[in-house]
Amino acid sequence: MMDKNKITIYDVAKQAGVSRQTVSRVLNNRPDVSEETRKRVQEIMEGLNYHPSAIARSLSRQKSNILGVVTAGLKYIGPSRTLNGITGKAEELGYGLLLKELATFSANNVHPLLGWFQSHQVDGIIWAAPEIEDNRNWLGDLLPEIDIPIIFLTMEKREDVSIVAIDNYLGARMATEHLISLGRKNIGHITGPLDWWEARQRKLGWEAALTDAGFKILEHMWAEGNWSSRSGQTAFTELVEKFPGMDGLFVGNDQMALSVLRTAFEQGRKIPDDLAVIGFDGIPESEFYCPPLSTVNQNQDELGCIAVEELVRLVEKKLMADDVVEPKYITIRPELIIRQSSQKP
Amino acid sequence: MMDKNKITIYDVAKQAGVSRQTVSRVLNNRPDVSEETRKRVQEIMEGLNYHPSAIARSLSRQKSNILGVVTAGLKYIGPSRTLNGITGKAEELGYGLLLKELATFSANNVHPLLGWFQSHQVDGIIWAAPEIEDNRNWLGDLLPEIDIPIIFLTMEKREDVSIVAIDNYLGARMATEHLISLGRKNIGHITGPLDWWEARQRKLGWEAALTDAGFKILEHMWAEGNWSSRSGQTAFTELVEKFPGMDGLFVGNDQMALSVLRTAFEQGRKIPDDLAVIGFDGIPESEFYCPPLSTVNQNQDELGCIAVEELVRLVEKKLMADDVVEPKYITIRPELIIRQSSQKP
DNA sequence: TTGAAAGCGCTAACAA
DNA sequence: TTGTTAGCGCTTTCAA
Repeated sequence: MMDKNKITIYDVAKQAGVSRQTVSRVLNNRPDVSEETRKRVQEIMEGLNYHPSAIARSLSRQKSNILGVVTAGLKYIGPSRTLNGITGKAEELGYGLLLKELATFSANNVHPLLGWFQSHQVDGIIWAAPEIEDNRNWLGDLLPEIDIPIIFLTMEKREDVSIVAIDNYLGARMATEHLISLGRKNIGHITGPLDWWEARQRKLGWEAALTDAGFKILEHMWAEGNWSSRSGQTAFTELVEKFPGMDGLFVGNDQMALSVLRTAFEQGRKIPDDLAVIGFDGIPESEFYCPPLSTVNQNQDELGCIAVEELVRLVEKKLMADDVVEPKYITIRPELIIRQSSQKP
Repeated sequence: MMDKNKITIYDVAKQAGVSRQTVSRVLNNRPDVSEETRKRVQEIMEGLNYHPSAIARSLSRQKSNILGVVTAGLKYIGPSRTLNGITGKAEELGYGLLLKELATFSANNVHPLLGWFQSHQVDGIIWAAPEIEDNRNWLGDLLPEIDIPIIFLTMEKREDVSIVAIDNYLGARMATEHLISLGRKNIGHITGPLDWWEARQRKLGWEAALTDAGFKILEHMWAEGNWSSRSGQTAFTELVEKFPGMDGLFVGNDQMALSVLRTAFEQGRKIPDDLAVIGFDGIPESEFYCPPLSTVNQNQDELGCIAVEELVRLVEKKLMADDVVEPKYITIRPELIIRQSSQKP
């Protein structure tokens, strides 16, 4: 349309025969414009195909209405389900999203990333990358430098930041207690990679449930995987060898459980009769595994939603110069889904 | 740190005893600054913890270095794998990403979305949402209004826009020809939802391969699913009923194939002996299905990468006022992965 | 109800 | 090599 020379507020003003100010008022739905003027200006905006520059507005308002999002491992289904929740809620609340995906899970380039967000004047930051090894170490150093509200997803509780987390520990307990309730006495565990906080939490939950039920935890009762189906196969093979009496198994995620089911089948182990299996995550396909997999569903969509809600609350509090922001630790309860792989005999 | 009053280029200039211009030069690594001055200015920037405002820069340069990304269905693995490719390449080329996810697959709110991107002065737009029904209808009307380079992913070829697409038709042909090469004579197909362009392409590929091999396509040889494992189950049940002689099956995606394998197993059908099965997508888990699933791998990561590369090329061409932009249709060749579900007897 | 002036933080163009 | 001037497009005073 027209020339490519951008239509600005000035062009609208000129054509409407009013000041830029008035146009600005119309733009922002201010009450102090006569209906007549407002109409005229609006029509001219339409006619000119005018699009106010969000950039200029951000600059002068010192508020961008953009949130920064840090993810990692988008190619896996978990992070993207969370992102899905984030996009939905952000849209609903009128915020745009500036997305950065970490190339690796480690924390080597956090500083420039935060700097970049700062440059772009994001109003808040959602840190949706998983906590692994020491990749939260930067918090102590860098956090004080950042004057932007941040919310973290699914990490260890700490007092200085707000966090929304799925209760992995509880989920693992629920899974294990379920196996116990089935009368299983030898319950093993295939963990995720133990440098992941989530994997450790799940392991702790498994241990706690067993301990509370009077069982002992021994080294031969678990093996470590890395979330992938392939690693699940390896870990399961290792486990059946060192824990032959195993009659129940809590697997750290559904992908690994998939190959547990297959390997068990190949070995002639009946599920659930010989071995009751439960996974973690609740991916849709798990219902169609062979046999259908019991699992602990984590609502990652909701996780993203809540994170945005809470972050926006922080952002708006900050606008009010309301500086007393108590960091919160919000927890989401996972949900047990019982299917055939852990059915009562 | 310090007061929250933002440190600006002005503060740096004052403290360094130079003009803002000089600071700006240092910022942009211009050659025309003495090494001495540059050093001093840089140190002061460090000391002040100065972060240049990307917003102000965008405003004055009239270039944001941000690309807009439109996705849909992020909770499914395909779109997020593509997004993963996009983030990686954008990072590499120095572009940020403003992300919008469509709440529905339909095209009802394209106009405001484009307006929003325009407001934010994105340098280019990647349309990564699938083509469904008539949700590309807006192109004719709205495209001329947009002065921003756009690239579309995986949609029907057209002359007026640049497109990067996985060759679904070819992939389906390859899959079907593979089944034919196994000596199968009765090859069925479970389609995706046929309002999706991709699903239609796969069906066309299946038809073409059969026709070329001298087979007739009949209505009872295929059934429609909706990508979900559940729908795969339903479609398969329907199909075995109306096409009892079926000895080969091309399934529109791996999730649906999962439940085909299971249902076949429950019905006592041997795979691949009684029925050779091949899926589409190449999701990692398919290797661990029971039996391991042959599939057509589509490299969605690469799709995202190429889209960004091509878009950036368009963006830079436009900067050069090089207006002769021939829209391209770039095609990515999928890759056949043969596993046990379609092994030679 | 409207307008004028100043400024948000930076860069481009020109001068020195 | 450095500085000056004039914007980029909008909003926030304050005044009319």
